Amino acid sequence: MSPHRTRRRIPDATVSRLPIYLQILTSQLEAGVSNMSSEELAGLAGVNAAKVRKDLSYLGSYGTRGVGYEVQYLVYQIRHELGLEHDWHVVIVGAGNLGQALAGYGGFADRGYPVAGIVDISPDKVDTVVGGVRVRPLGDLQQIVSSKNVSIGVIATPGPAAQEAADLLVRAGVTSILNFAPVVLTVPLGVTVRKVDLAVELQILSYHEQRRAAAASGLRAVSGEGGRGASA
Amino acid sequence: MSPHRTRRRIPDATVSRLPIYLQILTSQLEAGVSNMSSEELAGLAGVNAAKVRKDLSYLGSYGTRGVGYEVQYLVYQIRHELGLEHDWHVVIVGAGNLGQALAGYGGFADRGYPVAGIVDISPDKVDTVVGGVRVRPLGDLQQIVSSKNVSIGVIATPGPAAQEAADLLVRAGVTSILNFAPVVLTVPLGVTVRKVDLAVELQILSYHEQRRAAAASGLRAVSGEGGRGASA
DNA sequence: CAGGCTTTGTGAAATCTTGCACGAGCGTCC
DNA sequence: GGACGCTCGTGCAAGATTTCACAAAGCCTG
Repeated sequence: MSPHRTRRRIPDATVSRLPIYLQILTSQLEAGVSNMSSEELAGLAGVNAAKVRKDLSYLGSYGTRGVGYEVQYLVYQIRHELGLEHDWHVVIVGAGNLGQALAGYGGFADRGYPVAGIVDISPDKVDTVVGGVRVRPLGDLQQIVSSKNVSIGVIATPGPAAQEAADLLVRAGVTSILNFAPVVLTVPLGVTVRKVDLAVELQILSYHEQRRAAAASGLRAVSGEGGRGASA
Repeated sequence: MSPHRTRRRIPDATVSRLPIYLQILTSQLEAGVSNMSSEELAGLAGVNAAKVRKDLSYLGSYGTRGVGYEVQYLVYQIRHELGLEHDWHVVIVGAGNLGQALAGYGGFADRGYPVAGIVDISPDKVDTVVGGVRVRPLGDLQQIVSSKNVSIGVIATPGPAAQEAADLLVRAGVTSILNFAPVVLTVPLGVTVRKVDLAVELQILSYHEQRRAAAASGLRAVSGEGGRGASA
């Protein structure tokens, strides 16, 4: 049995906040902060302090009453929980504008997600080099996944090609997919998909803008904010 | 008074799904489909049919019992509700790897968000051209925002510069921000911020991977999936 | 070592979201 | 024109998430 067996199931909402806490804690650690209260952490994360405490309590009781949390230890615990103790290689499908940016974007490798490979269907793209990685033909996908033990795939193809890309990734053995294409993917049970769609994000913003505009013209403004704005 | 006054307040969860429905409906429309039931739409969106109906009911009663929804009209209504009847110019702050990719990524303008300008603090970047747009100095921000009536700003700076970028955007009059930097922004009330953080997405995926691995080694697998996988 | 101050951890209430179940409306076919 | 079949719209219950509120616990001071 592994040392810390995954405890109770952590709620999805909490899982999606842990990376935020981790990022804040890490930067505070670098700034020399060794201890933080739930209140401080909450302030920086833009959430309620009780929520922070409850979230952290799912990891176990790692705080000290009257004092707060030891930043370093908390970082360790969150990293452990998120499975960040080792790197996760990712493979990118699609070497267009977006794929190239992702491969070239240092943020991937820096944060523990080195690019194991990038593949593209077009012969024009194959063998060009982006972000220090050579683009390889689609057929190499299986081999990349197997040899580097890749479990995360990133889809950066145009929409129409995305489902096919997903099928290939799944067949190659990938069990988590980050999808940038503006389509909803169908995958077998047991495969996790997360979708990032820039247009969706912008549309949500314009909804709020539109609403503000409507409110300004006659209707009294509803001051409570739907988005995630933190007050100054 | 505008023709269709914004009705009741639409729940956040629904707002975040409307763009998905819109995308599906649009593509179905192009494929020649003129009518859809909530069941069909739900299937393509990977959600429950009742949820689709409830979501759509916030827009008003635009379905026909026994028949379904007229795709074209629904597209119109959703676009209206999201404020997509006119383009929203966006301004990008930061012309690094990510900023360039965003500017070059056709997906912006295509979907109704033309890039009004891109600014960068570094003189090296200024006057280079990315995605058909010339990079301009930070000082031009105010003028870009005013002249094109921009209300959405995109932050594509490194983390440490993001808060400053946000302050500048707010001061220039922007009221919605899409933040790609891995930091939590502090903005005045009334400004909406959405954050897109690739590392966060990947970390959520690795949490699931890590959990799968833990489950595989001894514990019986919990087959219910935390992510957003749709069954095949 | 007792008292006071601080901050955690967590029940319980409040709120938001989802899913079910079913009445009501619409079109179609005798 | 009535019966039938389909699908919407929605009240309501179940579930998830957030927030409150407070007892338990640790540290510090005198």
